[in-house]
Amino acid sequence: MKTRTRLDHQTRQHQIVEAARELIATGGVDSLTIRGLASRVGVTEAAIYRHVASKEEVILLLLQEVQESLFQAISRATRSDRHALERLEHMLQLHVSYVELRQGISFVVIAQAAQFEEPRVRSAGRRLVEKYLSLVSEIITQGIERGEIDKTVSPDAAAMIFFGMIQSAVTRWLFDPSTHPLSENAVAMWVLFRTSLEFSDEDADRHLKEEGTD
Amino acid sequence: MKTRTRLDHQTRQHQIVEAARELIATGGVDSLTIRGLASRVGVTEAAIYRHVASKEEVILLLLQEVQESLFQAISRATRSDRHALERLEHMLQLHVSYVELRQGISFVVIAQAAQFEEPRVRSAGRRLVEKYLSLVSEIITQGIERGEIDKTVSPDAAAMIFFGMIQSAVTRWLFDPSTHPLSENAVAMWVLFRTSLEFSDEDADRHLKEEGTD
DNA sequence: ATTGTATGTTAGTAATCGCTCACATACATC
DNA sequence: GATGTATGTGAGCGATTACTAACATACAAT
Repeated sequence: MKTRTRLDHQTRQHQIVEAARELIATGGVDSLTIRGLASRVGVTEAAIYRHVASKEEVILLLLQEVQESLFQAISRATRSDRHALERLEHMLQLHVSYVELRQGISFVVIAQAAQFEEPRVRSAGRRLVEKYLSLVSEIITQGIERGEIDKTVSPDAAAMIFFGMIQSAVTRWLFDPSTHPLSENAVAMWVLFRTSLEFSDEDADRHLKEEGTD
Repeated sequence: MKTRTRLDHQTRQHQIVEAARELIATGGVDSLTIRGLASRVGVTEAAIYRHVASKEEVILLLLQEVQESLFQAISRATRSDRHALERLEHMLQLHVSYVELRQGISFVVIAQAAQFEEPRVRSAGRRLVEKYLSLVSEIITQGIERGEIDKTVSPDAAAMIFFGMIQSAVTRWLFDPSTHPLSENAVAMWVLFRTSLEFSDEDADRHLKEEGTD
């Protein structure tokens, strides 16, 4: 069956990308080599090239996989119709869980893509970051429209702070996971940051009353 | 003169570290090679090893140099006795200028050190991050003591958000410097973040009155 | 003048890198 | 059974890596 062989090809390719992820997670980007991939998949180096054109393609596929899996992981938080602040908090939790599960691969891959000269790798990394920022920014914009977030908040700036919170937490966590638990640090930052999104007290009172009359 | 030759040695070593910085700045960490260093300094590869024991030492020296120059750059903001929020804002500006001047080398080097397995490189990177966070945290703690910052703020969490703001801005800037100017994004984030450090309105009023009576 | 040290060179090492080629094998289709 | 395609192997390519040994030279101290 052609379909089966085609599927096998995709499976092998997925195995390779998975192996790439594991290699980077355990030994950093420098340990991503064709030899290492072959050894992990259980074939020879030449066989790797049956499913992948070059090492660059492996990196591009990995970036794509990271993007898909990350947005898959946080999608539960975004598509709810709850309060914007709850959605953001949920999103942060899901993102933190994702980072722990995947051992910070997203951070490492993005940092690496940023210093690549190859334009396709660069723009793949750029698109990943921009897409993430747009998602957060959109939630905040919606929150403002619904009167759940202070309207003086710049959605773009808030999204960048949100993204930066994760970068900051992951950086520390990568250096010393035991003393810098991801979720605890993330929660502590969120508790602080959300105060800059909320209404000041008088506005909040006014908003509560408005809600009550609706 | 022994002193002169010793000085020359240090000068050469400094040239090498400078060359390492430039290599990474233009081509990413992968373009940091002994060949590249030799070519940039204007000597042969073997001569590099007269002033440096290994490539690892180059990285360690670079980390050290980044730490020294960064703290040198932001020191003007820290040792002033102005309002804590002003000091933080000034520090952010100085840090941003530093990143622009050094082409984001600190971000790249830290991200790279985080995925090294070599313990000395790892801990050098870790110490750099922790020292920076302590500095910010201390300013905030002082600000709380002086009644300039809301006492419910967690200094550690605030420091991490501060650090994350820079990481976030630099990440975007590395991908596309023209469309994501560092200082503009940093200022936009700061305007938002500082609201979570400030007193709520009533407290601020109360504090102002207290200040007046002092 | 001699000696020692710092600093450079040329030439090379073994290891690893990404990648390719000629060839084998399994298997679906005809 | 013949054919074509997908997928594998072994061997090896040229390039690059970090690093070293043997040797040269400049120069300060004695």
